[in-house]
Amino acid sequence: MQHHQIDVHDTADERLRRDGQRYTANRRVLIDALREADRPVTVLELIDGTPGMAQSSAYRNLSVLEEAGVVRRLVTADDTARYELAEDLTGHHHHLICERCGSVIDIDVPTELEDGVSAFSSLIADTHGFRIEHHRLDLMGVCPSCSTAAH
Amino acid sequence: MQHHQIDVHDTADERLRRDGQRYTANRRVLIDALREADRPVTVLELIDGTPGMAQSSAYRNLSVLEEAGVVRRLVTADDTARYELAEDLTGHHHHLICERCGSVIDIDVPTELEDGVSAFSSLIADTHGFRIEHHRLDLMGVCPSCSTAAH
DNA sequence: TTTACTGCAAAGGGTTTGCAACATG
DNA sequence: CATGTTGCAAACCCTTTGCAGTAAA
Repeated sequence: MQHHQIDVHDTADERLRRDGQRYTANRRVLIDALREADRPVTVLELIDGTPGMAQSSAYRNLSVLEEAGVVRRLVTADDTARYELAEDLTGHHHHLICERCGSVIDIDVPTELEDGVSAFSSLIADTHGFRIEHHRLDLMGVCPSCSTAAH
Repeated sequence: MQHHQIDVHDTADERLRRDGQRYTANRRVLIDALREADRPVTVLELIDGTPGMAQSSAYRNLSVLEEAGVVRRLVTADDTARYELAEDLTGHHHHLICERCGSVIDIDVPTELEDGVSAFSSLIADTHGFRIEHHRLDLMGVCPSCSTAAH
Protein backbone atom coordinates (compact mmCIF):
# COMPACT_ATOMS: atom_id res chain seq x y z
CA MET A 1 0.00 0.00 0.00
CA GLN A 2 1.82 3.13 -1.20
CA HIS A 3 0.63 5.65 1.36
CA HIS A 4 3.28 8.14 0.54
CA GLN A 5 3.05 8.41 -3.21
CA ILE A 6 1.24 11.68 -2.64
CA ASP A 7 0.87 13.49 0.64
CA VAL A 8 -2.41 12.47 2.19
CA HIS A 9 -2.82 15.60 4.28
CA ASP A 10 -2.13 17.94 1.37
CA THR A 11 -4.58 16.03 -0.78
CA ALA A 12 -7.24 16.04 1.90
CA ASP A 13 -6.79 19.74 2.43
CA GLU A 14 -7.03 20.45 -1.28
CA ARG A 15 -10.13 18.31 -1.82
CA LEU A 16 -11.93 19.77 1.15
CA ARG A 17 -11.17 23.31 0.04
CA ARG A 18 -12.57 22.50 -3.36
CA ASP A 19 -15.83 21.72 -1.50
CA GLY A 20 -15.68 24.91 0.56
CA GLN A 21 -14.70 22.97 3.66
CA ARG A 22 -11.83 23.32 6.09
CA TYR A 23 -9.19 20.81 7.01
CA THR A 24 -9.60 21.02 10.76
CA ALA A 25 -7.73 19.31 13.55
CA ASN A 26 -10.49 16.73 14.00
CA ARG A 27 -10.39 15.82 10.36
CA ARG A 28 -6.63 15.53 10.38
CA VAL A 29 -6.83 13.22 13.38
CA LEU A 30 -9.35 11.02 11.56
CA ILE A 31 -7.14 10.81 8.51
CA ASP A 32 -4.16 9.86 10.64
CA ALA A 33 -6.15 7.20 12.41
CA LEU A 34 -7.30 5.76 9.09
CA ARG A 35 -3.74 5.70 7.81
CA GLU A 36 -2.52 3.89 10.87
CA ALA A 37 -5.34 1.38 10.82
CA ASP A 38 -4.44 0.22 7.32
CA ARG A 39 -7.75 -1.64 7.09
CA PRO A 40 -11.36 -0.51 7.12
CA VAL A 41 -12.36 0.49 10.63
CA THR A 42 -15.65 1.28 12.30
CA VAL A 43 -16.53 4.69 13.66
CA LEU A 44 -16.41 3.29 17.16
CA GLU A 45 -12.87 2.04 16.62
CA LEU A 46 -11.92 5.45 15.26
CA ILE A 47 -13.19 7.48 18.18
CA ASP A 48 -11.81 5.01 20.70
CA GLY A 49 -8.39 5.80 19.31
CA THR A 50 -8.99 9.54 19.30
CA PRO A 51 -10.43 10.57 22.67
CA GLY A 52 -12.00 13.99 22.87
CA MET A 53 -13.83 13.89 19.58
CA ALA A 54 -17.60 13.70 19.83
CA GLN A 55 -19.23 10.80 18.01
CA SER A 56 -21.38 13.19 16.06
CA SER A 57 -18.31 15.05 14.87
CA ALA A 58 -16.70 11.83 13.75
CA TYR A 59 -19.77 10.87 11.77
CA ARG A 60 -20.15 14.33 10.31
CA ASN A 61 -16.51 14.65 9.42
CA LEU A 62 -16.31 11.23 7.84
CA SER A 63 -19.30 12.11 5.77
CA VAL A 64 -17.70 15.36 4.63
CA LEU A 65 -14.46 13.54 3.88
CA GLU A 66 -16.34 10.95 1.88
CA GLU A 67 -18.09 13.67 -0.08
CA ALA A 68 -14.72 15.20 -0.86
CA GLY A 69 -13.40 11.84 -2.07
CA VAL A 70 -10.82 11.46 0.66
CA VAL A 71 -12.31 8.47 2.43
CA ARG A 72 -14.59 5.65 1.42
CA ARG A 73 -17.44 4.20 3.42
CA LEU A 74 -18.01 0.45 3.28
CA VAL A 75 -20.76 -1.78 4.51
CA THR A 76 -19.52 -5.33 4.66
CA ALA A 77 -21.12 -8.20 6.57
CA ASP A 78 -22.47 -6.73 9.76
CA ASP A 79 -24.47 -3.54 9.64
CA THR A 80 -21.75 -1.28 10.89
CA ALA A 81 -20.15 1.11 8.45
CA ARG A 82 -16.40 0.98 8.07
CA TYR A 83 -14.16 3.66 6.64
CA GLU A 84 -10.88 3.56 4.74
CA LEU A 85 -8.86 6.12 2.80
CA ALA A 86 -9.92 6.59 -0.81
CA GLU A 87 -8.30 4.18 -3.23
CA ASP A 88 -6.34 6.83 -5.09
CA LEU A 89 -4.53 7.47 -1.81
CA THR A 90 -3.82 3.86 -0.93
CA GLY A 91 -3.99 1.90 -4.17
CA HIS A 92 -6.72 -0.34 -5.50
CA HIS A 93 -7.36 -3.40 -3.37
CA HIS A 94 -10.03 -5.80 -2.21
CA HIS A 95 -11.22 -7.28 1.05
CA LEU A 96 -11.12 -10.49 2.97
CA ILE A 97 -14.07 -10.44 5.32
CA CYS A 98 -14.87 -12.55 8.36
CA GLU A 99 -18.59 -13.17 8.41
CA ARG A 100 -18.43 -14.24 12.02
CA CYS A 101 -16.87 -11.12 13.57
CA GLY A 102 -17.03 -8.64 10.70
CA SER A 103 -13.32 -7.90 10.62
CA VAL A 104 -11.81 -6.88 7.30
CA ILE A 105 -8.34 -7.35 5.83
CA ASP A 106 -7.02 -5.66 2.69
CA ILE A 107 -5.82 -7.90 -0.12
CA ASP A 108 -4.32 -7.30 -3.54
CA VAL A 109 -5.59 -9.04 -6.62
CA PRO A 110 -3.48 -10.30 -9.56
CA THR A 111 -3.54 -8.03 -12.60
CA GLU A 112 -5.05 -10.64 -14.93
CA LEU A 113 -7.99 -11.09 -12.63
CA GLU A 114 -8.35 -7.36 -12.27
CA ASP A 115 -8.35 -6.98 -16.04
CA GLY A 116 -10.98 -9.68 -16.38
CA VAL A 117 -13.20 -7.83 -13.95
CA SER A 118 -12.76 -4.56 -15.83
CA ALA A 119 -13.64 -6.13 -19.15
CA PHE A 120 -16.71 -7.76 -17.67
CA SER A 121 -17.60 -4.49 -16.04
CA SER A 122 -17.69 -2.56 -19.32
CA LEU A 123 -19.79 -5.29 -20.87
CA ILE A 124 -22.39 -5.08 -18.12
CA ALA A 125 -22.35 -1.29 -18.20
CA ASP A 126 -23.34 -1.42 -21.86
CA THR A 127 -26.04 -4.04 -21.56
CA HIS A 128 -27.69 -2.52 -18.48
CA GLY A 129 -27.25 1.19 -19.11
CA PHE A 130 -25.46 1.51 -15.79
CA ARG A 131 -22.64 3.93 -15.21
CA ILE A 132 -20.28 1.61 -13.33
CA GLU A 133 -17.93 3.52 -11.08
CA HIS A 134 -16.13 0.76 -9.28
CA HIS A 135 -16.41 -2.83 -8.19
CA ARG A 136 -15.78 -4.93 -5.17
CA LEU A 137 -14.39 -8.40 -5.11
CA ASP A 138 -14.68 -9.63 -1.55
CA LEU A 139 -13.70 -13.01 -0.24
CA MET A 140 -15.88 -14.01 2.66
CA GLY A 141 -15.47 -16.68 5.25
CA VAL A 142 -14.23 -17.31 8.76
CA CYS A 143 -11.03 -15.79 10.06
CA PRO A 144 -8.45 -17.84 11.98
CA SER A 145 -9.40 -16.50 15.39
CA CYS A 146 -13.13 -17.08 14.84
CA SER A 147 -12.58 -20.61 13.60
CA THR A 148 -10.64 -21.60 16.71
CA ALA A 149 -13.19 -19.93 19.00
CA ALA A 150 -16.25 -22.05 19.79
CA HIS A 151 -19.34 -20.98 17.95
CA MET B 1 -31.98 -18.37 -13.04
CA GLN B 2 -33.16 -21.94 -12.75
CA HIS B 3 -35.73 -21.63 -9.99
CA HIS B 4 -37.30 -24.96 -10.71
CA GLN B 5 -34.32 -27.27 -10.76
CA ILE B 6 -35.39 -28.45 -7.33
CA ASP B 7 -38.60 -27.62 -5.57
CA VAL B 8 -37.98 -24.61 -3.38
CA HIS B 9 -40.78 -25.34 -0.94
CA ASP B 10 -39.73 -28.95 -0.44
CA THR B 11 -36.18 -27.88 0.11
CA ALA B 12 -37.16 -25.15 2.54
CA ASP B 13 -39.35 -27.56 4.48
CA GLU B 14 -36.59 -30.13 4.65
CA ARG B 15 -33.90 -27.68 5.76
CA LEU B 16 -36.11 -26.13 8.40
CA ARG B 17 -37.04 -29.53 9.80
CA ARG B 18 -33.39 -30.39 10.03
CA ASP B 19 -33.13 -27.36 12.35
CA GLY B 20 -36.21 -28.39 14.37
CA GLN B 21 -38.27 -25.64 12.80
CA ARG B 22 -41.61 -25.67 11.04
CA TYR B 23 -42.41 -24.55 7.53
CA THR B 24 -45.30 -22.28 8.42
CA ALA B 25 -47.64 -20.26 6.23
CA ASN B 26 -45.71 -17.05 6.92
CA ARG B 27 -42.46 -18.65 5.88
CA ARG B 28 -43.98 -20.06 2.74
CA VAL B 29 -45.30 -16.62 1.85
CA LEU B 30 -41.86 -15.11 2.32
CA ILE B 31 -40.28 -17.73 0.09
CA ASP B 32 -42.87 -17.10 -2.60
CA ALA B 33 -42.30 -13.38 -2.40
CA LEU B 34 -38.56 -13.88 -2.74
CA ARG B 35 -39.05 -16.13 -5.74
CA GLU B 36 -41.24 -13.60 -7.44
CA ALA B 37 -38.91 -10.72 -6.71
CA ASP B 38 -36.00 -12.38 -8.53
CA ARG B 39 -33.62 -9.83 -7.05
CA PRO B 40 -32.58 -9.03 -3.50
CA VAL B 41 -35.39 -7.21 -1.70
CA THR B 42 -35.63 -5.33 1.56
CA VAL B 43 -37.76 -6.50 4.46
CA LEU B 44 -40.04 -3.53 3.93
CA GLU B 45 -40.61 -4.52 0.31
CA LEU B 46 -41.36 -8.05 1.44
CA ILE B 47 -43.98 -7.17 4.00
CA ASP B 48 -45.55 -4.58 1.72
CA GLY B 49 -46.25 -7.39 -0.70
CA THR B 50 -47.55 -9.69 2.02
CA PRO B 51 -50.05 -7.77 4.15
CA GLY B 52 -50.97 -9.31 7.47
CA MET B 53 -47.50 -10.37 8.52
CA ALA B 54 -45.97 -8.48 11.41
CA GLN B 55 -42.59 -6.92 10.75
CA SER B 56 -41.12 -8.77 13.68
CA SER B 57 -42.30 -12.07 12.21
CA ALA B 58 -40.75 -11.23 8.87
CA TYR B 59 -37.43 -10.44 10.51
CA ARG B 60 -37.57 -13.49 12.73
CA ASN B 61 -38.56 -15.79 9.91
CA LEU B 62 -35.94 -14.49 7.53
CA SER B 63 -33.38 -15.02 10.21
CA VAL B 64 -34.55 -18.61 10.75
CA LEU B 65 -34.56 -19.19 7.00
CA GLU B 66 -31.07 -17.81 6.72
CA GLU B 67 -29.89 -20.08 9.52
CA ALA B 68 -31.39 -23.04 7.65
CA GLY B 69 -29.57 -22.03 4.48
CA VAL B 70 -32.70 -21.25 2.51
CA VAL B 71 -32.20 -17.52 2.10
CA ARG B 72 -29.23 -15.20 2.11
CA ARG B 73 -28.97 -11.82 3.72
CA LEU B 74 -27.05 -9.08 1.93
CA VAL B 75 -25.96 -5.63 2.94
CA THR B 76 -25.13 -3.60 -0.12
CA ALA B 77 -24.73 0.17 -0.33
CA ASP B 78 -27.34 1.63 1.97
CA ASP B 79 -27.69 0.18 5.43
CA THR B 80 -30.81 -1.81 4.75
CA ALA B 81 -30.55 -5.58 4.61
CA ARG B 82 -31.80 -7.33 1.51
CA TYR B 83 -32.75 -10.97 1.17
CA GLU B 84 -32.61 -13.41 -1.70
CA LEU B 85 -33.00 -17.17 -2.01
CA ALA B 86 -29.87 -19.18 -1.29
CA GLU B 87 -27.61 -19.67 -4.28
CA ASP B 88 -28.10 -23.42 -4.48
CA LEU B 89 -31.76 -22.68 -5.16
CA THR B 90 -31.24 -20.00 -7.77
CA GLY B 91 -27.76 -20.52 -9.17
CA HIS B 92 -24.55 -18.64 -8.49
CA HIS B 93 -24.69 -15.02 -9.55
CA HIS B 94 -23.44 -11.56 -8.71
CA HIS B 95 -24.88 -8.10 -8.25
CA LEU B 96 -25.10 -4.81 -10.02
CA ILE B 97 -25.71 -2.21 -7.36
CA CYS B 98 -26.88 1.37 -7.62
CA GLU B 99 -25.05 3.39 -5.01
CA ARG B 100 -27.55 6.20 -5.35
CA CYS B 101 -30.77 4.32 -4.57
CA GLY B 102 -29.47 0.99 -3.30
CA SER B 103 -31.32 -1.13 -5.86
CA VAL B 104 -29.78 -4.43 -6.86
CA ILE B 105 -29.89 -6.44 -10.08
CA ASP B 106 -28.69 -10.03 -10.47
CA ILE B 107 -26.01 -10.65 -13.07
CA ASP B 108 -24.18 -13.73 -14.30
CA VAL B 109 -20.43 -13.82 -14.68
CA PRO B 110 -18.46 -15.59 -17.44
CA THR B 111 -16.98 -18.93 -16.41
CA GLU B 112 -13.38 -17.88 -17.03
CA LEU B 113 -13.73 -14.96 -14.68
CA GLU B 114 -15.46 -17.16 -12.13
CA ASP B 115 -12.61 -19.65 -12.36
CA GLY B 116 -10.08 -16.89 -11.90
CA VAL B 117 -11.82 -15.77 -8.74
CA SER B 118 -11.88 -19.33 -7.38
CA ALA B 119 -8.19 -19.83 -7.99
CA PHE B 120 -7.38 -16.54 -6.33
CA SER B 121 -9.68 -17.45 -3.49
CA SER B 122 -7.82 -20.68 -2.66
CA LEU B 123 -4.54 -18.83 -2.79
CA ILE B 124 -5.69 -16.25 -0.27
CA ALA B 125 -7.25 -18.91 1.93
CA ASP B 126 -3.84 -20.55 2.21
CA THR B 127 -1.83 -17.43 2.85
CA HIS B 128 -4.21 -15.96 5.42
CA GLY B 129 -5.46 -19.07 7.20
CA PHE B 130 -9.02 -18.08 6.35
CA ARG B 131 -11.73 -20.59 5.61
CA ILE B 132 -13.27 -18.89 2.57
CA GLU B 133 -16.87 -19.88 2.10
CA HIS B 134 -17.92 -17.67 -0.77
CA HIS B 135 -17.15 -14.47 -2.57
CA ARG B 136 -18.94 -11.50 -3.95
CA LEU B 137 -18.13 -9.65 -7.10
CA ASP B 138 -20.33 -6.60 -7.19
CA LEU B 139 -20.35 -3.89 -9.80
CA MET B 140 -21.31 -0.57 -8.32
CA GLY B 141 -22.41 2.62 -9.95
CA VAL B 142 -25.45 4.61 -10.89
CA CYS B 143 -28.52 2.99 -12.40
CA PRO B 144 -30.29 4.44 -15.45
CA SER B 145 -33.16 5.95 -13.49
CA CYS B 146 -30.89 7.60 -10.94
CA SER B 147 -28.62 9.03 -13.62
CA THR B 148 -31.52 10.73 -15.38
CA ALA B 149 -32.92 12.05 -12.10
CA ALA B 150 -31.33 15.25 -10.85
CA HIS B 151 -28.93 14.72 -8.01
C1' DT C 1 -18.08 39.10 11.01
C1' DT C 2 -19.53 35.62 8.15
C1' DT C 3 -19.48 30.85 7.57
C1' DA C 4 -17.93 26.49 8.95
C1' DC C 5 -17.24 23.53 12.79
C1' DT C 6 -17.91 21.68 17.35
C1' DG C 7 -20.16 19.05 21.44
C1' DC C 8 -24.18 17.82 23.62
C1' DA C 9 -28.45 15.80 23.75
C1' DA C 10 -32.41 14.29 21.38
C1' DA C 11 -34.49 12.11 17.54
C1' DG C 12 -34.48 8.80 13.68
C1' DG C 13 -34.79 4.34 11.40
C1' DG C 14 -33.81 -0.40 10.72
C1' DT C 15 -33.68 -4.42 13.58
C1' DT C 16 -34.26 -7.26 17.81
C1' DT C 17 -36.57 -8.89 21.89
C1' DG C 18 -40.06 -9.77 25.97
C1' DC C 19 -44.25 -11.43 26.48
C1' DA C 20 -48.76 -13.49 26.37
C1' DA C 21 -51.70 -15.78 23.04
C1' DC C 22 -51.83 -19.12 19.34
C1' DA C 23 -50.82 -23.06 16.39
C1' DT C 24 -48.69 -27.21 15.26
C1' DG C 25 -46.56 -31.92 15.90
C1' DC D 1 -49.61 -30.86 26.01
C1' DA D 2 -44.95 -29.43 24.78
C1' DT D 3 -42.67 -26.68 21.79
C1' DG D 4 -42.44 -23.61 18.03
C1' DT D 5 -44.68 -19.36 16.18
C1' DT D 6 -47.15 -15.13 16.14
C1' DG D 7 -48.32 -9.97 16.85
C1' DC D 8 -47.77 -6.15 19.59
C1' DA D 9 -45.03 -2.90 21.76
C1' DA D 10 -40.90 -1.64 23.79
C1' DA D 11 -36.06 -1.72 23.60
C1' DC D 12 -31.74 -1.57 20.99
C1' DC D 13 -27.98 0.28 18.36
C1' DC D 14 -25.92 2.81 14.85
C1' DT D 15 -26.46 7.04 12.79
C1' DT D 16 -28.34 11.72 11.97
C1' DT D 17 -29.92 16.22 13.37
C1' DG D 18 -31.12 20.69 16.12
C1' DC D 19 -29.06 23.91 18.55
C1' DA D 20 -26.18 27.21 20.84
C1' DG D 21 -21.47 28.17 21.25
C1' DT D 22 -16.64 28.26 19.10
C1' DA D 23 -13.08 28.75 15.65
C1' DA D 24 -11.34 29.84 11.32
C1' DA D 25 -11.06 32.62 6.73
